[in-house]
Amino acid sequence: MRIVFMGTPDFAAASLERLIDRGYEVVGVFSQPDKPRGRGMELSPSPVKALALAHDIPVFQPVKMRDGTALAQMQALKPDLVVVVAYGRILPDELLAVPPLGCINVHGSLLPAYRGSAPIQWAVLNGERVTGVTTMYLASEMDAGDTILCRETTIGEFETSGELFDRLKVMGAELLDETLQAIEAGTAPRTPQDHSRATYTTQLDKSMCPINWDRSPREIVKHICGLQPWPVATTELEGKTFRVFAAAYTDHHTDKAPGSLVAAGRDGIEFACADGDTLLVTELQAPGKKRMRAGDWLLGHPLKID
RNA sequence: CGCGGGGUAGAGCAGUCCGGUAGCUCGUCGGGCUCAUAACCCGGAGGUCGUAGGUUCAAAUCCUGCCCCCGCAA
Repeated sequence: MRIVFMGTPDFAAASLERLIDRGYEVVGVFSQPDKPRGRGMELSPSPVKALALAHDIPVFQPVKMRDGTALAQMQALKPDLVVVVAYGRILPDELLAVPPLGCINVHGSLLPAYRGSAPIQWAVLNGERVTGVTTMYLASEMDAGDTILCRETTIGEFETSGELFDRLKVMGAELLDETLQAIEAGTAPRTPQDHSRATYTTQLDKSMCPINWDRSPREIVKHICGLQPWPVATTELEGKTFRVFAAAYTDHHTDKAPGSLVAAGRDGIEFACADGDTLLVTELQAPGKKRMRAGDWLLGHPLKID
């Protein structure tokens, strides 16, 4: 079975790597064009491209999806099946129509929930206790195609999006393998989604970073965890914007207004939240500094508690 | 050459502008006090000030090259 793989970030590379390891016939890889990344803005290839090159698989990086170039490249590869994982582009219908066995996708949620571009982060942000990965056939509408297989997992109370990402990319790769085996065996289920239960996610951006201390401790913890590794929750301290990486629950109560400093010590910095509850910030990052335990930061920066 | 912040004791920082004895908090080691301690008191150890040169009577501090860390940008 000739397979063309389309993907870009680390999450997708995990699936591609599994296909290669399992000996699937990956005849070509599509990935987003190289972009300037990192300090120095050096042009660098995507994780998927780097992996493909390391295995001598032809790589295609069409800039536009609808000018015919991508279609011609895809047709020339004569794929039986196309696997799309976090490619980063909407594929036009004529491209979806190329492979006789269709185009399948690995998505980081239990569809029809969390359709869209940041399902994993939003599952954490919303405080979900269960999420998962789903394989499906691509349809014209985003993440709305018939599902094939899915697998659930519970989200840890303090699990960050990055940590969940790392787990789900492995689960996704395994589920993709199972899905492909089922397709080859002709036993793959095909279940239409209940579109009435669909929910949608938006991309994250820095405007959502500031912590809203009017919320409950758990909501704030989920905010902190959900925004890691990017764009990272923030809060103001001594007039500067600090990034907040970790916090712990307390059994303390306070009369102070949400956002007030309640205490600062070796274990961290305690803030007032909603309903008189407090939250202990245990790990933070000052501007220009590296991430550190809040107690360490306090050693060089005594805080006044009102 | 994309922009900016930073590298000083095990940890977190001050000192650098204006060159002149290496400083603070914590930890650590020893002693004391206490029913008790993440408490308090006394004492000690621990630093080629990222690195290589230069200027100077004298460099953490001024000048130049290089290395590393961080944020913006993605």
